[in-house]
Amino acid sequence: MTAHNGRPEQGEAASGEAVAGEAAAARTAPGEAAAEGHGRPSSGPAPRPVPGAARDDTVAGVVRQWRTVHPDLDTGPMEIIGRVNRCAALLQQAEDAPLRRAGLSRAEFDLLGALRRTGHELTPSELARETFSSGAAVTKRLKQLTERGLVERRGDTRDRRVAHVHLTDAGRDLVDGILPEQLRYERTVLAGLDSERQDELAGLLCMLLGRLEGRQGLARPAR
Amino acid sequence: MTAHNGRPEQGEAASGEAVAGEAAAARTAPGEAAAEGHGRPSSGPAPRPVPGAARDDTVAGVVRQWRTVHPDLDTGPMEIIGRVNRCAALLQQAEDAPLRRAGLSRAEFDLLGALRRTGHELTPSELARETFSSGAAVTKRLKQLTERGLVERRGDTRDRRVAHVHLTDAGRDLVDGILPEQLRYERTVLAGLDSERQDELAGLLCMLLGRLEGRQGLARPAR
DNA sequence: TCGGTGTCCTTTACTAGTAAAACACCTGCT
DNA sequence: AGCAGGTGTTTTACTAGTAAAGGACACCGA
Repeated sequence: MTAHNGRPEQGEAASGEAVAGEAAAARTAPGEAAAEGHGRPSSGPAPRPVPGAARDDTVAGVVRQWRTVHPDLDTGPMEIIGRVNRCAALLQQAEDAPLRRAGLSRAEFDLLGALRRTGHELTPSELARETFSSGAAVTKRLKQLTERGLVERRGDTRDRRVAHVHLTDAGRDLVDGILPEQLRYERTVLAGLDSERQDELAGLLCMLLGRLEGRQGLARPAR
Repeated sequence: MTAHNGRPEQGEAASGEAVAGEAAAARTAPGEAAAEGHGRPSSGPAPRPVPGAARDDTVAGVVRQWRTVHPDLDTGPMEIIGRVNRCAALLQQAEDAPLRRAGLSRAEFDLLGALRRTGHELTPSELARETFSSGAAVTKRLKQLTERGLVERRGDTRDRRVAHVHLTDAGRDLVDGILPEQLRYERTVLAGLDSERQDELAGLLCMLLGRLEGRQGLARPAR
């Protein structure tokens, strides 16, 4: 809402991620830059994503720092998890720009998108599931989106606890209008990787995500 | 802070991500599950991360839905960006568990971690940079961490606007105590991928992150 | 030396999310 | 029928972040 100019804006990243601790924070901020001196040269054009060589990113710097302090620890996981988190943070920050131009937050777009792609009405709890957010959050968003005329709700005739939400024509048009723009932008972002590598990356992420989503298996960490 | 029981808690993901719109939200929530019917079987054990084949994750389902509704759009970017976001959300949710056991939020740990890995004092603004958060957020966190005796501050003698923050012994011990546990947990999470694939993934993410961090280059989306 | 300008940090006002309690309603059991 | 218990949704109270304004201070140039 504030920085809808799309520019990363230097140090005010909305949500950091991070390698600071090395895990990853999708919502807050990590700390991973300042690896070398402390604080990048700032003027240097930053290593180019030379197709082929994996260049030096902020995560690499952070990992280096940790290795110096704790040479005995295997910092391997940071290289993946830190990067996933950092990528997510930057993507979010940058990606939201096209949405904001349309006056939507990502969360709102996700909700509308869920309705659009399923093609049918959804109840608030289904939306919460689809959208990976709490029911309370869905309630709030629905309120706003309804006021803006993008969705409508009707009560279930059988079970009066239940509501059914559907897109209005305006809502559908909005989603359909934004989506191609979003995809176009995303292609730009991914352009640093050739299409073969993109497939590779998608496949690997799919495996990782599969593991993460396999509810059990990760629930209880080290413990 | 609230759910320090570590259990992912089903549908109350802290920050969703997502493929709903397809971009990715590190802070809110997306919508990508419910691809097939709508809403996963819920009882089904969810596809196992069979080592080798890229299984079917929630993102794949969402992408399928979009392709059905908009067969003309190239949904390729979603396969990567959606997964990055979703992974970040799940990692965060799960990973925070070990931290919470220690009574820290990720943001707090990131801050402490930045101090620990750089090995020297940092000013609040340096911490903000390291941590990818706003100065105001750092101020708040420092206040809390100081009260808890994990960090201390001293004023700069030359420039009285500046403060220097350093870890107390307790702070350092806390970080050093948590870090190995975090890494151990992360290795568990990544165990689904053999080490060769992990290297591959780290390399690809590094390229992507490089592109994202190369400030210019992505600033102006499609536009 | 003194004012303008910029920097560092904090404060203020506000937003968007969560967890848990509260509601309203269904459903199955007795 | 009537109630116990469960489910779908909303409400409440609160948290943690942001942006922007504010205060203190340094530094430069006249």
